[in-house]
Amino acid sequence: MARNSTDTKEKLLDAFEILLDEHGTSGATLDAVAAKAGVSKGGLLYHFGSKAELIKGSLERLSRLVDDDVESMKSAGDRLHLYYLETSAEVGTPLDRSLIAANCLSQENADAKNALRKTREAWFDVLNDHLGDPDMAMTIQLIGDGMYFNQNFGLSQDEALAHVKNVLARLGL
Amino acid sequence: MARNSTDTKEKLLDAFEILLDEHGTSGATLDAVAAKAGVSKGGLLYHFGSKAELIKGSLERLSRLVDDDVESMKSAGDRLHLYYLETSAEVGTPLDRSLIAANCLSQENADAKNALRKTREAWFDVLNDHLGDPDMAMTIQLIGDGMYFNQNFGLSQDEALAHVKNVLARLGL
DNA sequence: GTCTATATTGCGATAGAC
DNA sequence: GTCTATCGCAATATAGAC
Repeated sequence: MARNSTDTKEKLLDAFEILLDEHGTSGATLDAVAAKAGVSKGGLLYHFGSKAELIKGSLERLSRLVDDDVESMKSAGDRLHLYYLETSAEVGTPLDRSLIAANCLSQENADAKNALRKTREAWFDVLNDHLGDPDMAMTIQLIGDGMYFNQNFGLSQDEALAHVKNVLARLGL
Repeated sequence: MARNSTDTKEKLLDAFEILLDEHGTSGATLDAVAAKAGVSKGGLLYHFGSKAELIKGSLERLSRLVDDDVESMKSAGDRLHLYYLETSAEVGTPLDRSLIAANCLSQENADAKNALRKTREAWFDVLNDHLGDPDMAMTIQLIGDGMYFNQNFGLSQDEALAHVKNVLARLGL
């Protein structure tokens, strides 16, 4: 049993995002989310009064995770662009899970589309500040998008990352 | 009024894919597909006996469009990799529409996931045969995936393509 | 704060007329 | 080959007990 409201809300958001990732929008019903979080549907609706609020809660948490990630990138120093690509290939982190969930939602939700657009802009700015080269910043971001996109249908990105690093080496990166 | 069964089936697949692209899986109901194609729900279900068959029909058509596209790529000669990236940035073609639809479906449909995986394998093989360089083939494919991914939330890919071409020029491509 | 029960709507699918 | 009418079910949301 959750000790306070915040814990239960986090558990509900976790369940919502996992169900989105694994079964898509149609699998993330209020019944399924409540069951996965270990509460009843009435319990869920006490914390998030409607499905729209659940979506809003997920996108707000994504925004916080992205802010944290941007700070982590800045801490990577010279390896910033490599850190970006390595984390693009990562699976199963809270940020990754939230991003996949937002991508699912973006199919039919304008707020989710906007959240993803803003996320990309934040990452591009950091990459571009670091590299001082919009051509390379855009190219690296697209490669990261590509690796992220491919997770969707279960392709391992370790091999992809190795290929990309060979190409970056030819470019002096 | 359609002159034959084939025309009506194509119109239904068009309507299905347009609704998937514009409103996601939850927007592509049988009622909505039938209405957009200008027939009744009963009329739709005469041609496709269930939603599963409608999905199957869409994925089969995608497979044919991909086969055609692979032939077009091979006809592009030395520019094959550039042709690939330029068409990755394209919006509104029958192939593009079918791909976006399959991506929507892949969220909750294993067949759609497999169709997209097979599509990527076919494109990688063509790129790799042409370039004779798995590192570059994979990198270019990821960039194409990235541009495709970004269409989803309404970003123009013309600028992205220009940046990428500048980087490819540094690599002698 | 969490529960059960229920109202309401909308979807996929069937039946049968034309 | 296309239609209308309808059944059964699942999903969101509400009401009210504990």
